[in-house]
Amino acid sequence: MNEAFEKIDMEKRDRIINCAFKEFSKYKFDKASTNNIVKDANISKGLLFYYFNNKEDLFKYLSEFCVNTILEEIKNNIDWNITDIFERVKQAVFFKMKITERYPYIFHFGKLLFDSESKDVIFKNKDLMELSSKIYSYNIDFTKFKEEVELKKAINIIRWTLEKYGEESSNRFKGIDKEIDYDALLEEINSYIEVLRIAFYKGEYL
Amino acid sequence: MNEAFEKIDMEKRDRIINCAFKEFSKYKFDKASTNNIVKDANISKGLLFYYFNNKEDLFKYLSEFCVNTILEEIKNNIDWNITDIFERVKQAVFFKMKITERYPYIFHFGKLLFDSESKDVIFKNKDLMELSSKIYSYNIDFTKFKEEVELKKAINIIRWTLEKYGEESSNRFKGIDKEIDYDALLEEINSYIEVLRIAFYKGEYL
DNA sequence: TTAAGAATTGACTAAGGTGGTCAAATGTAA
DNA sequence: TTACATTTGACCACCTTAGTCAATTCTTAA
Repeated sequence: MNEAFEKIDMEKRDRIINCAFKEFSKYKFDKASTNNIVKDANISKGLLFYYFNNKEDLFKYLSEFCVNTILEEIKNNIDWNITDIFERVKQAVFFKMKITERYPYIFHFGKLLFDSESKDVIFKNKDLMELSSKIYSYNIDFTKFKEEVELKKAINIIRWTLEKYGEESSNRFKGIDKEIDYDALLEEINSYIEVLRIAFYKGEYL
Repeated sequence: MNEAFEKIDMEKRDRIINCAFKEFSKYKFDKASTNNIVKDANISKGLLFYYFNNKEDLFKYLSEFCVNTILEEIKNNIDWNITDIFERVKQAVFFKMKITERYPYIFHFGKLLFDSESKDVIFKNKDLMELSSKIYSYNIDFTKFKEEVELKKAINIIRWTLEKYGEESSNRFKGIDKEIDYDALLEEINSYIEVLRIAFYKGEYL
């Protein structure tokens, strides 16, 4: 990556990053088209290859950018003293949403990294997996859970619910360019979290 | 579609269908390659276009095949007299698994249809959506649910849990050609269902 | 054994898309 | 005016694509 790319104005830089995220998450590496990216981002072909040596260089930059952006925003802003898992995930969801507002396709791209089979990508992605596991375990008070339910399974269900809610909302807004009401989404997610709380916590913690 | 295709031996027919399901669900319509399909299915280019007029014809055949196969297997085999939602979904999962054994990528392809924006595809897919909604509502006794939880949300969580479990297992086995132990999977799914039962049912129904 | 027809092959094509280059043009700042 | 950084888009060699078709092999029945 040419360091010139880091110096251009933010709007343009984000636009390029977002278009690239979009194209790669839609078509994976091989079938993603740099032609589409430059058309979508409204820059010339030459400029993209002035910023990045080649397609792979661009992809690697995006990979690092994706992981670092998510890691920094979440790791540094979450209150790790919170011991209630539902308050914890509420926070995580909130920060994810903030990231999504600025980089709408960053988590799609992250999922691509996640599912990828390429060795060097997997390595980078270990950090994201660690973060995810830390969110659901670090400093969490598990004694609040009903004893009859298997903890690991309950936690998976919580994680899956949030992931699927995210995916389905994201699908719902696909194609429509009406801007997304993130506050309303957040409120609905929180109400799902309340359902999960009732589902999994002992009576005295409700 | 050339009717000759319906007459060839089942093994070959299923092989072609499965390779096509795989390619299309991986790359969507535009970027899917008929060259890859014939290579993977071990047939000649000419033969594929002897069976199907063109790529679109193949895709449409697959769409109908996908919808019909799922509909027939599930609609006709589920015991619609069952009123317990968890017994209902256990059955649905079982039949889905039976379909997956024979057509490993059929639900990936179905998801592609689901997420597609093309009008004529959406039409066909209405049937699948209706089935899904019927599974989770027809003849179901909702009085067993805790009154504090919002029914619609609880049902979404159940559905999402099963879907995500499916996706994650399917990812786990991707690349590995060791044959899948469907009985073990089914057992684990059932244990997730038991967790959900504890989570959402009133005490007297456990 | 033969003949007719069905099934199957794979080399071939024209069209279009690919990642990447580069000389020229433009912008910027001193 | 100069020097340098940015930006453009026409251009290229290469590759893949969907689809064709004459030739071959297989099947069946007389």
